[in-house]
This record gives sequence, C-alpha cells and structure tokens, in this order.
Amino acid sequence: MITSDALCSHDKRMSCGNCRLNTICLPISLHIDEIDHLDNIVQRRKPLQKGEYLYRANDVFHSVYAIRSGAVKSINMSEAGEEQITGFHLPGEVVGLDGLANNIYTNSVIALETASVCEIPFNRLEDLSLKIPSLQHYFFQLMSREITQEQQVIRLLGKSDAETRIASLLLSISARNGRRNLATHQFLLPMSRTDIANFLGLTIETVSRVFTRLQKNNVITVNKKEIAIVDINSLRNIAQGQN
Amino acid sequence: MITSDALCSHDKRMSCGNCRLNTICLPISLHIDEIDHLDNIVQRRKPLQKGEYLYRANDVFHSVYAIRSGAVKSINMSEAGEEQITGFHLPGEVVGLDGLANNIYTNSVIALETASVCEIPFNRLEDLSLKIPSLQHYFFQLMSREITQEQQVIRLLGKSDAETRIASLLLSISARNGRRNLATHQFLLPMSRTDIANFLGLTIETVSRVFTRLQKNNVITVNKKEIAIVDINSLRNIAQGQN
DNA sequence: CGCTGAATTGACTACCCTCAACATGAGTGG
DNA sequence: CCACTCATGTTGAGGGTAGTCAATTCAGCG
Repeated sequence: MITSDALCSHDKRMSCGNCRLNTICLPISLHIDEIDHLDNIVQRRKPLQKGEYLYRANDVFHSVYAIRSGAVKSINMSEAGEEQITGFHLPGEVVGLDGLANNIYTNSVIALETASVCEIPFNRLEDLSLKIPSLQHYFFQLMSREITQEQQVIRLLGKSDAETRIASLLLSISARNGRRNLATHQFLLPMSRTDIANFLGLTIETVSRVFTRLQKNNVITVNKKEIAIVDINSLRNIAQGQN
Repeated sequence: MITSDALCSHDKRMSCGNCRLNTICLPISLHIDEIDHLDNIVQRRKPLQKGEYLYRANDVFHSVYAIRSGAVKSINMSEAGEEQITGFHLPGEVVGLDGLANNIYTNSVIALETASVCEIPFNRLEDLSLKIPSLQHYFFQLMSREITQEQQVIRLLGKSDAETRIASLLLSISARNGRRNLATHQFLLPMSRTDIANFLGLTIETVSRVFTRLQKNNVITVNKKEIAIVDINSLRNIAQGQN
C-alpha cells in the first residue's frame, strides 16, 4: 500500500506491488489481483510540508494513512488543552487507527518534515477485508501492534528515569531505520528537542542535559539533530535501566 | 458475548443475546441467528480466583476474553524484569488484543478478585467476521478504543502530577461503573494501593498521601478500598490539572 | 545586522522517592 | 481468647532527580 519514494505522481509504476516499503507496510503475501484491488483504493496525496496537519482531532474519520516518506507526530490533547505527543511515525508505519472507535480522530497528526503519505479510505478497506481474509487478519495485527507499542511507552513513562527514556527512544529510531535498510548507528532526528521532551514526559532542558551527559560518557555523539551511536551496548544497558 | 452474571454453568439462558452486559460488550445490532453464531463460539470458563493468571506473557495467542464479573489487571514486563500494569479491566471489557500482533501475548493478565470471563477463540471470530460485516467493524472499533484509551494513559503519565493521576483513575472507574448502572459516587476499588501505584507510575506512599490529602480537602472519603466521591467538581478540576 | 526561535548551560527549587517506623486487620495456632 | 505473624497501608523525615527560571549561544533569515 506504499509506493516507491518517487514523488512524481504520474509515475505509472507507483503501486503497492513494487513499493520498496511493502515488506514493512504490507508484510503479507497477496495474489497479484488482490494487490491490484488494494492499489485501486489507495490514494497518493500531495506531500505535507513541515508543520502541516494530516488530520486534526475531532475531524470525521474516513481514512488511515501509511507514511511513505518523511516523518510525522501524533498529538493527543486533554480537555485542559495540554498536548501530549503519543508517537512519532516513520516511513512504512500507519497512522489514523485512533479514528475508528468513535468515527472521529482523537489525535492530530502533524508533519515533522516534508512527508508524503498514502491514504487508504477505511470503508473501502473494510469491504476488501471481507473478501480477502489475509487482509482482515493483517489489519487486526496492525492494530494489535499499535496496542503493544503503546503499552511499551506506558511502561517507559511509568517506570524509567530520564536517561532510560532517551536511550530507549534513540534505540527505537535506530531499529526502525534498520528495518528500512538505513544506517542504525548514525541518523538524523526528525523531531525537535521540544518534541522529544513532550513525548518522553520531560522538559527540553532535561533532554539537552541527558544528551550532553551521554556524549561526555562516550555513549553517543550529538550534533544538533545528528546522532551517532558510539557504544550501543552501553546505550542498551541504559535503556534497560542498568546504569 | 457476555452472559448474565449467574455463574451456574448449566444455566441454559446464558447467551450473548440475553447477557445484561451486552450493551457494553457487544453494542451492535446483530440478527438473532448471528447472535447464535457468536454464542456458539463463545466459551464460558470457570471463574478465576484472586491472583490467578488468565494468560501469561509469551503464551501462544488463541483467544480474546470478555470480563463477565470481577476485575483483572494486565501487566507488561520489560527485559530487565520490571513490571508495569498497563490497565485494569472491569466487566464488559475485553482483554487479549495484545496477542494478535505476534501470535503470542505480550502481557500477563491476573485476576484482582474472583472473576469470570467469556473466552472467544480468535480464529473462529475472524471467520465469523468475514461473514458478518458489522462484527468485523465492531472488532476494528474495539481495538481502536483500546488504542485511544492507552493514549490517554500516556498523556496522564507524561504530563500529570500525582494528584491528577489519582483523580483521573478514580473518575475513570466511576464512569465505567456508571456504564454498568452501578453507583458512580461510591464504590470499592478492586485493586491494592500497590497496583494503583504501579499503574500510575508512583510509589504506594505517594498514593497513600494523595488519598489522605484528597480526604482532608473534602474531595473524597477513603476507607480502605471503599471510595466515596464527595465533591465531583473538585475531583474533575484536579483530574484536569487545575488545582 | 539585528531579530527570532531552538538549544545549551547554570543556579535554585519542588515534587516525589527512599528509608524507616508504626498501624491495622486477617489468619493461625497455642 | 490471646499472642503471633504476615501482608497491607499510613505517616514522617530527609534526599535526589527533574522542573523552573534565567542567561547565553547559535543558526537561520528578513
């Protein structure tokens, strides 16, 4: 359900079948005609600019979205108006699953940098899922994965100190880069310090201090948004709270 | 998918159709024969005793479970062995959705008190969902609701102080009692202080202190596990961080 | 060149944790 | 019936991690 990274929208080769993200986004074996069905309902949209909304909380739910390039954050707002980032989403990952419950989105999704997405109208996906059992199964799995990932975030916020939270986030991004065959030991953070702090339940000052401390201890190097993991074992130990 | 609270297992009237929890557990209109199909796959199990496991992390996933009576907690364990309670589940609510992602449960679920559950084998539910579109839709919604609820927990843990966390938990339990037509202003907590502390990312001492403080300020009264909400408006304000 | 926003660093503060003592109540056995 | 233990919960004193407030640096940009 994700096409190649080529942004040229009249490229006839754009399809889920030949998308190089499809092992992440669509890791099930579908027959060729089934993939065609899927391609028919998937819509490629014009790229989002940094800061632009993909959808807003309380918008009527119609679609889920697969991130094709770039990165986005999803934000949950309390009645009191406090914003909490509930997740960062990288290429191959799907957002919008919060919208089904009450037919309106509960989160807002905002581009962290220029990002392109594939839109998947959900009622058409549901119809197709009734005909393709493996597709139904895949979407149940996809939602379950979202649940288990969020439970890990809950554990992170409930049990860990600042260093552990930062280390876990870095390892998470590293691993997700690895799935896309990108470098795992060196990468650019797509989000600001403010976003990291918000997501991890910390202040930007604390995030900054932890980065400098990890750098002083030769665990990582930090240069603005550029991160290099120097000592992955130390970083893993810190992420597990064994520091 | 939930029967009456009667525990007598040879009661012929036990069925999803006449279960008095079905407006919570199964809030969709199914035809009579569709409910029969569902009844045929739902299995009523013998009650769990307090402390007993419904399933354990890493068990092979076969079923999801609807809580019929009592209460359970679901626990997520880190590699380092730290346990985090990710949720409390009351009658009418469904657990086990974490198991689909990798075909093993990632959490353990333990009874907080004597509890009975309805077991729903998932492969049979999937088959049935292919034939009953509204059932497929309902389960997508159910999983989405789990996702949005967990996002609220993430916000709670990321942004709130101890009083706000406790107040939110009390209001959540109160509201869920209301859905079952139980008293909302007075109820018994099914879980220990240790469980509350673990879930909210606090220590038992802090939980205890907040309870006494809320009592001194005439917001609630506390007597062991018996809670009465005295001033719901204050409690709501505290839950929203306006204290 | 100054302005603005993001990030870093320092000094101080506060909230919650840690450690410890004590209270309460259920269950057990003499 | 009482003494005992054990689990659970409450309360107090002190300390530490992260928050708050503030100053500074730096990059991007009109």
